[in-house]
Amino acid sequence: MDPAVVGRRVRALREERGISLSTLARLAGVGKATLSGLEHGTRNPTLETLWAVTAQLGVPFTALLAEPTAEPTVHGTAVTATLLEVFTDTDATYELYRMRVAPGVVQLSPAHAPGVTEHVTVFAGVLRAGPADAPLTAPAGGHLRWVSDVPHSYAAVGEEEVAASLLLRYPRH
Amino acid sequence: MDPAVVGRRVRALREERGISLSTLARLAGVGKATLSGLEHGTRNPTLETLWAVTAQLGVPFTALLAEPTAEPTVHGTAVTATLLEVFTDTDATYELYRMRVAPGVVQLSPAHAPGVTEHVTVFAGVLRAGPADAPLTAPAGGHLRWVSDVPHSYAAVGEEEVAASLLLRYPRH
DNA sequence: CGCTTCCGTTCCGTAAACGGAACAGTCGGG
DNA sequence: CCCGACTGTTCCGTTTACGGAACGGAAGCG
Repeated sequence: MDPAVVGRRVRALREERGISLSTLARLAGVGKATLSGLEHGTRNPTLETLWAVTAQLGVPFTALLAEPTAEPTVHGTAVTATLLEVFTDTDATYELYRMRVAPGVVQLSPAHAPGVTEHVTVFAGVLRAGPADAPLTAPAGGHLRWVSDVPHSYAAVGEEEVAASLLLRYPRH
Repeated sequence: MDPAVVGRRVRALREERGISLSTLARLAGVGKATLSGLEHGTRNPTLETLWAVTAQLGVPFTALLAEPTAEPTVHGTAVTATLLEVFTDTDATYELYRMRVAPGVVQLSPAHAPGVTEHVTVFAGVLRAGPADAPLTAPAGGHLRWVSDVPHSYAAVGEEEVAASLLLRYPRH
């Protein structure tokens, strides 16, 4: 993650709107020096600065972050998972991932904290996953669910890469 | 956007993973004072700091920030759905939504094209949904699936708002 | 040509974010 | 008990991001 990438993004967004550095700085309530340095990537902006600028540009924070950065949490050799959303309610915290499982490799994951459950909906391919000693199998459209406080495994069945959504549920303790 | 919100999220994500402040600080290469202040919302972290921490937690920045308003969202009488992702493979096109269903109202949706299926994973609340003449029910953690080429309905059971993920599968014709 | 009014960059004193060290509190063993 | 290893917070000197002011350049106009 390069601050220069963020800077280029800000400058592009500003120029799309046809407003000058000076006016954006004034509207966002930051110094021109700050904005200049931000766009050049020569500063390391604070959350407050970034928020002031993005709010004025009318874009979500994510617009500043290059795609590759938003990219995968690599669990390991077979599985790549991208976090789509974190969701908290009174009982638990949920993390929704989009998951891909490459064929030909079995991946083992260590146990999570007690009470954590995983829910998988398979989009494409055939997935074998679950507790390492008793994995379950689901074809495209299928759904798997297990308690993940024991070591567990993921594997694609056959030659096709598996695409799925993975929901991790962390109970509030 | 409140820095305290970001702080609480970081702390929640860290505790979900069961690692201490000290070790996360060491792994992320930031000072313990920095991380402590960040989690308390008493500091105004720099991009560099945020990136070091989120990278170590394995989450994109998105996870730290309140819902950006730029995503396509569909509102109905009871259902609010946000499109998270669209992807296509050889057999079908998929749309993944995050869905909220307000209590007290039943929402009817017209039939989709033949062969379209819906897959719902419930995060919170109890959902009754499916073909209008034979809806299915699922509690938090449950999963529903139906062929949606007939009119279908969505409703929250009880007083609690339902949160769920909705996968629409459109077969290639 | 001056003069004005913008543009974006650079300079600079101040405020604050940074990491290291010192701190009190807690847990588990000998 | 005492000890060591750990937790998270606070203190503090150094580094640096901050905004205001000064700067050089480029137009537009008389």
